[in-house]
Amino acid sequence: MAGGPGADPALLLPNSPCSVEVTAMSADRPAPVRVRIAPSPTGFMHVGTARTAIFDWLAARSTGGQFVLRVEDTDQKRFVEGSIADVIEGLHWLGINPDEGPGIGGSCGPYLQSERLDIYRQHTERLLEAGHAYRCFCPPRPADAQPQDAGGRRAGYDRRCRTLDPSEVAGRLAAAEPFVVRLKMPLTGSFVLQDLLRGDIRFEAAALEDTILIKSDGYPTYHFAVVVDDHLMSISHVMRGEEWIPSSPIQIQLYKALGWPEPIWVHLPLVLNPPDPETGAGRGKMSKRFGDTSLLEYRAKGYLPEAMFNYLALLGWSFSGDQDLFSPSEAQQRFRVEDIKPSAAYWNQDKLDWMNGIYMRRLVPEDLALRLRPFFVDAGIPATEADLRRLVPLVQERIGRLDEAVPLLDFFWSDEVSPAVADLIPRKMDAAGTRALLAAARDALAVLEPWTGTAIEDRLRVMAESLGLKPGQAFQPLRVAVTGRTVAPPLFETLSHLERATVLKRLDAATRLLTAD
RNA sequence: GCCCCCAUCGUCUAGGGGUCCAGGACAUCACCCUUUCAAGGUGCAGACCGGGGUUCAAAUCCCCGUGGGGGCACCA
Repeated sequence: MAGGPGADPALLLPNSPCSVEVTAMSADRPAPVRVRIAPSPTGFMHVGTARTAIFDWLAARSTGGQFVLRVEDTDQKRFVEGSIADVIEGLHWLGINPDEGPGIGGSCGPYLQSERLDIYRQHTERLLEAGHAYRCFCPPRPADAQPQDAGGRRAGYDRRCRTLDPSEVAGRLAAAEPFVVRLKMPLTGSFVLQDLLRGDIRFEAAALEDTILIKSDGYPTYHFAVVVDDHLMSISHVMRGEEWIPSSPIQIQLYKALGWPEPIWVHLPLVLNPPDPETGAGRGKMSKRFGDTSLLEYRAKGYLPEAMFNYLALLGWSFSGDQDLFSPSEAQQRFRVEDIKPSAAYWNQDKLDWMNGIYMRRLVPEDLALRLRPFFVDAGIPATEADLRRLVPLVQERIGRLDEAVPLLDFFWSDEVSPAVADLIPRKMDAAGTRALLAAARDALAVLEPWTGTAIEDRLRVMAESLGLKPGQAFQPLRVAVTGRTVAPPLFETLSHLERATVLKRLDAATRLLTAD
């Protein structure tokens, strides 16, 4: 952090939000929305997080607001190296770069919560002094050892330290006893969460616990850090998954205790695993068990960021009644936070695949070639950009993902192919007949000029007719002989992109295979 | 167990009291095209969870039920 002592305004004025420049786009547009995506660095970026980020970005961009990245790294034990980079890269891949964040800068930093410990400490002091929070010396209750009553119900913390005598607290503090700081929740009354998408949600205070604000290691819990930071960072809309609804009263109480205005709450619908195809039953939040959940895993599997953005944006929002395909800038034009649907959505892999295919077919061949190359390199195939540019037309409309081009084209770089004899011989034909066909094709192609797709087609069709063979019968053996596969790009163009010598060589090899039989 | 959220075709959704015997998209199925595989074209089928209200009128508003989901840690 640059600057001399006291240079950080957030430290000087820990109670005031940082000043951000906010300019409405125009009078008839909604006020600028300032949002943050707040992932915890405990693994790879989840597609659900990506979807939230897209909504954030759309909300900010459509109103002239800002999109902030803040890393919630308050659990030292769960920190996973590389996960922050994964998030930043994921956002970049989708084309939704944050305006502020770690490594990006901004006037409301630091953007790593682990670097904001002093700030949390100061606000903890305020709460303690005002009697809104208290120190608790009770031993921790691990998640797997929750006390339960006879009915199997969980018993919450009994608040025994809430009424500790000040002198006792001083004594135990002096004895260096470990402690946590807990929030004093009201014992009666109720809370109302005003959610932009769901209306008012009421909670009875009696059912709520005195949540921990500061852990015994001195780090804040999510509930505390999120409130402090959202306020100090001038976040206008807290957009997050609906799994946070039940714990919202804690944060509402915190806003009250700290004397701060609440942000606008927006609880987004969850992304769910696809339902069981047999029973139709739901299977919970999107998880690794039923498909990839890591955003960048989709990149690795050959999905296009354009498709991913489009698909994800459609999970809980719709562009219009009759249009599913749109660009990020088109989405910006129409996006309104309050149009997000509150109900959870099942992941629809088929639709993503379809959409990816659409976006791939829309690319200009040069662009597709560019994107294809890494997949060939990864497969150990020395395909050049020029190679791919030439071959792309053969595969562009028959692949759904970038990686699918590799098995469709790899024979172009093979010395020889190894077809299966059974694949070589078409239905209603025998080995002898197939040999005759291969020989006829060889003779025809050996002297053909020019070596072009249409010339090859014309010649081979004449050949097929003279042998009395249907196209399917005549061409499939040639395809298998030359490509080694039963599924391949269209035959004539494929042949024209191979050296004539290579074609003849492979026809000969196939003939030998049939003879040896 | 307690608390909370949600509810239109299998899925994503449009629709916000009459214009809806509910529109679009994916998937499915059929047909067309066709040298394999695709892509493309055409078409069929397919939904307002149930029950009560409110209203002249309800997919749209209210209540209950049911179903699905989420939460109940010194994790976020």
